[in-house]
Amino acid sequence: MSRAEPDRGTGAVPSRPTSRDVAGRAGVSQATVSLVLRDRWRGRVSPARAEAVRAAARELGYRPNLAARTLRTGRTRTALLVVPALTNDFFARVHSGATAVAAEHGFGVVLYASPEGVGPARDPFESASATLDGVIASSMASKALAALRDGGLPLVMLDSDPDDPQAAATVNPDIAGGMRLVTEHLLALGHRRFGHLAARVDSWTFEVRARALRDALGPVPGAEPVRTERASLDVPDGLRAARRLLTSDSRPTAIVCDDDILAAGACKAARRMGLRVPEDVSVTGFADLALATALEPELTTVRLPAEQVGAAGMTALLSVLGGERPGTRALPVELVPRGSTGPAAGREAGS
Amino acid sequence: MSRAEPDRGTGAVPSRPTSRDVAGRAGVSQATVSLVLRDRWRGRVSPARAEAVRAAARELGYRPNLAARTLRTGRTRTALLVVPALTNDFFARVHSGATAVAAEHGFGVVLYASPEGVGPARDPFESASATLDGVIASSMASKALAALRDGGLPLVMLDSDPDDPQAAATVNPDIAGGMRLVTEHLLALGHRRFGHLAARVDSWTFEVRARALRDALGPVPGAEPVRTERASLDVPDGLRAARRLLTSDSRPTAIVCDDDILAAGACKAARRMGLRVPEDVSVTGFADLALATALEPELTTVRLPAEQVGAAGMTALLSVLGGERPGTRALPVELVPRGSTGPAAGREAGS
DNA sequence: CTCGTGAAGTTTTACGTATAACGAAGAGGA
DNA sequence: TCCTCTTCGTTATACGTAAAACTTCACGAG
Repeated sequence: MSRAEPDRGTGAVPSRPTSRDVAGRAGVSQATVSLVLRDRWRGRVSPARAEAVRAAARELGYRPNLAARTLRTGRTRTALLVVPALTNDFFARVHSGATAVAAEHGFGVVLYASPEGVGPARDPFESASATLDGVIASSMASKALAALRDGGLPLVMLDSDPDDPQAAATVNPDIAGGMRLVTEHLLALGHRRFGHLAARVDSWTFEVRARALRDALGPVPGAEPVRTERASLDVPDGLRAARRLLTSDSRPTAIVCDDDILAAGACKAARRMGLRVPEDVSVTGFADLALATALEPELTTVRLPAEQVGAAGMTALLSVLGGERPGTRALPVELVPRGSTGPAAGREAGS
Repeated sequence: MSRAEPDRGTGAVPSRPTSRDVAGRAGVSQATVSLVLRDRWRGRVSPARAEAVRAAARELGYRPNLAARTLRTGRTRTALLVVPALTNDFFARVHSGATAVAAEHGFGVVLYASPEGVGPARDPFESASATLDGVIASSMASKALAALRDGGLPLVMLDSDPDDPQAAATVNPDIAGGMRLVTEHLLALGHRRFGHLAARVDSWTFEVRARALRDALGPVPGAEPVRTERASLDVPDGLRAARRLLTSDSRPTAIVCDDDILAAGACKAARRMGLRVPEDVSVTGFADLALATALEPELTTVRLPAEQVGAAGMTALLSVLGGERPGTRALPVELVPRGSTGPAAGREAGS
């Protein structure tokens, strides 16, 4: 009956249709298909033909070959998102926000989570294993930043110094404002002796936190100088640093932490030392991670709009790619008062 | 002096060198460059020439154009990793493991985190905005699974039914064994009245947990039937379900949870009801998330080798792409005894 | 001396798209 | 009538790589 047929049509593999297949079905040339499907047809193709092309594409289930498009245009429609670690769910949410915006514009996101161990294990660009149009990077991914700066790609920085000359744009949640809200909240509760559990991470965002805390406390009568301890961003180290704060001669009545993770360590330290939170010591976090409501008591913290940070970062990158200069975008934050803060214990004893 | 020079060489833009540029510098043809740089030159190019090509590539900083390669070969060297949500840091670690293995083989990973809200917001393939060679999917990403099955791509399932005919391979941590370890640990502490805080997620892995718990308890003399409550995988719902368990007439002395997140909810519920953990009730988790050591007391749990799961998944996918049939890969788990479990309180009262 | 064989290359082509360059046909003005 | 615009297309080409098909040469067997 039927011999081996090497020709197309009856062929074996139902391989993906190309723009030429669509052209054949619609009775036009491949060039016309390209024009119509990318919406560049106004004034160049009659509406009837355009509709016929779209119909043919729909019927065949045509999807443009991204590799061919990229080869032709030199644009990949792909952005690299660089974060310190995904295990911090703040960055998981940043990724989510960035991905959503990207998808709306036909962009993809590849993720580089900088290995926390020693040294930059891999080159961010190499490991992306994709050609890139631009980069969005958190200032906390310090390990990878150097490599990104001379990458020659448009760079959007998240939560970073707005005056960074390398960044084509910056997206910043209002960190200073958040720290001010926390401090005022604690001051209103009567606290005057503060400990600052700071992140030992070389990033602009943590410098801002420290400065904002000092500034908010400066003009307050009766406020004692802040005592600071540093810890890397994990619970055990936060616990150790908090213990140092709590065993000092004049124990603070409130510990302001640079991150919810450190606050979790502080709560643990307090409880292990037989101190109750918030009766004996108040603790505040920063970021409003999932962790904040898993603890008992729940953490009073500052909610950073993670998804919005990611979304705004991607939006900024897209406009940079479009030739604009979006500058700095500030995002509002919010105080979330919960169970880990209460009236100052030392109030009666203090004065 | 110098007029506008449109020709290449003196040209303005220092665009990326191509294999042709390398060929020119090494004094060979482009085809030879391709052969040498992909290590297909043995017996086709003399060692001296091969070395010259490599030197030229190095000097020019040549990097192959992935789009062109993909267009030519039809392979993208890109895999899609589908997970339910990255905010669960188990999957962040899976991603990390998968990415590491992928990078070793020049592969990239794009991530699809299924939106937790109602309905599958985006098509996984569409939103990947990349052509794919294969898919690795967690069985917990139920929303996205249907779309993946008829995608016609090689599929590796994580923590899923080994007999699934659609999956070209499966990678399974020893869930049943882990549940057995937990149960034996609690039995050794004298517990006989168990509550099971189960995940309300339609996934094979949770069926296995339930079955393993029943099986481990079945032959034990004096063990009462397990009482089960279900909750979606978040702390508040875990808290509610745990409260139902704890307010029942014959309160369990141990609550076995399907996940650390639920265990966090259980601890919170216990504390709010004035019960101490572990003195009044023991609680166990599953997975060993970062959360497990953030709580006080720390969670006794089963450590799932998240990075290994991701790495093995990628390894399996690579061998599927290489034409093999890797079948099912089992990974060992480990009991991590910590502070949330202790001797049964009802021991004296019970018998 | 001829022929086959293997090594060491080169030439050529195709992948699917975007876009510059090029018609053709009709309208309207001089 | 001829010439110039528009409108609506088509044709042809380039992007950078991989790989099949081809060339050239040297060497050894018959």
